[in-house]
Amino acid sequence: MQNESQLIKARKEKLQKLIEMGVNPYPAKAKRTNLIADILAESEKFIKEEKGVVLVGRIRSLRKMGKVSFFHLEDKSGKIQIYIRRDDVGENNYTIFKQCDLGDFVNVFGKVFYTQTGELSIHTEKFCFLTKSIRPLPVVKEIEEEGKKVFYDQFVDKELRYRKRYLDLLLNPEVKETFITRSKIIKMMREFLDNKDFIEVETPILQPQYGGAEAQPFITKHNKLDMDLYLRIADELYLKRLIIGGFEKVYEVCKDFRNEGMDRMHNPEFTMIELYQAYADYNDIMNLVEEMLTEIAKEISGGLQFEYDGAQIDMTKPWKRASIISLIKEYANIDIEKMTLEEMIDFCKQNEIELEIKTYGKIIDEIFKHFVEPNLIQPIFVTDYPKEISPLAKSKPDNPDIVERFEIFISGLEIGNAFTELNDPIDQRARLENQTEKRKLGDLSANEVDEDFLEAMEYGMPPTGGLGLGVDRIVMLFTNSHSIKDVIFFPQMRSV
RNA sequence: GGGCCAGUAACUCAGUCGGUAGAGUAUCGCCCUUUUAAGGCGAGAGUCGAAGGUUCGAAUCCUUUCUGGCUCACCA
Repeated sequence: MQNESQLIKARKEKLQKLIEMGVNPYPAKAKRTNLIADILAESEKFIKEEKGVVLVGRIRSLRKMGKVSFFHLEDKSGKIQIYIRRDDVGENNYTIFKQCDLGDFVNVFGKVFYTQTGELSIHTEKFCFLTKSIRPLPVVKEIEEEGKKVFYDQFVDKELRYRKRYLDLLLNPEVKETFITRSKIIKMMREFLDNKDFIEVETPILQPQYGGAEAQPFITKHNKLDMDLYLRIADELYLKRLIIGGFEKVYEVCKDFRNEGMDRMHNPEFTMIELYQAYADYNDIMNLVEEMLTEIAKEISGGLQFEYDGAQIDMTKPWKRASIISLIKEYANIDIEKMTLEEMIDFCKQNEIELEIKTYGKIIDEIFKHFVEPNLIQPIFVTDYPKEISPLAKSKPDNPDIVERFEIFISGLEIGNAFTELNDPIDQRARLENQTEKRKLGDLSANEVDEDFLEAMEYGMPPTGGLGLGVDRIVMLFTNSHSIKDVIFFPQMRSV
């Protein structure tokens, strides 16, 4: 792009001029005595003591005049105005300063004072380059009007924001806040679980056989071993091996990979927290996750009420708990338990619900998605799913077709999935073999039988409750983000 | 995969009925010693996402295509 090189050329010329003047534009060392926030917080003290301060940061606005200039310096803690006068720093140094552009990193030595217009500033005594930038940042101007920040020419192109996240972070301050919140949430989850004597573990991302969820995997290859490996779609089967191995409470913060569609709720790689607790069932897990998420809400949102996507969410305990069948009764006005398969298929036809697979479990799932899911705004545990769509969960004692499983929905987002884990090796083998049958019939999301996992279970797995939480979606909820792309630094994009 | 919308200067955007492209900011030059979307004067900067077509002539009309957004469906 010729025009771009025109802008870059101008900066490279300045760089050259600095070198000719004997200035190192990329020195190895920087000095700093204070964070900018320190000065903003205790400005009066700094002014009174007339103590020199040394600041580092990046030039974020620049007003050059003939013999005096102003710019704003930004470090991680904040922004402050810098005042620099030719007669204070000398002709030569002022010429050096004039080679500055927006985006350069500089070292400023000076004293704190107020300008005539009343803005706290640094009166520069000495000035050094730390990094000369040769590519111009997009121009965004910012002013404060009645206490509110108003932006001009804001950097809004979503594609550029996702592809060049470093620019998005620099130019849209709320983006940084979102990711700081993300970090806090994950930290709190770890602390919460650590305090309950869970231990954090790591299990393979590269797996010879994938499982633990219904999804298509990414396939890769180990050259020396000459074998195909899969990027994990879930951690479940390995974490259960650890329970078999004697750990009683384990969790993993895990990147999982699913080779399927992308939309505002799905990114090919995403973050889950999976946890397993021996001698617990799905009721215990419900209590655990309810406590964890309400604690996070208190900390992050400052209370149990907050807004998401235009709706007021109230996380006050206890959350509603209702079986999928009772919810269908409530919202679709039908009693699944008293209907035959034929009647259910008819019902779907009447309501224009398309069925690809006409089995009991699948139909219940479809009716639920159509009638119930859109109504689930407030936090709710949807419980007791059909066995057919839950091959790793234990059946209810009173109904072999229903399993002890729940999903958490908040504001229509499915943010968690949990069950009382199936620990009967004979039943587990039958269910996994049934999956293989489905796969042979063309269901690419169904898994192959993991013989090693079954063998492990044959040695004995204690009764266990397990949970998978969609971390990205939880972050979306607490940061009022509409798309998963807004809570992942570098979301997957097509190559250009 | 379907529907709708968008893509024009580094950024944000105009561009009428088809007549070979504009503004603000940014950049460059000059002036400017407390400015703050600094200001004044002047200058340069574009493969109009890409390809093909219609036309004397296309940013504009048609077709195809790429990228992104929103949304519906599906998977999770």
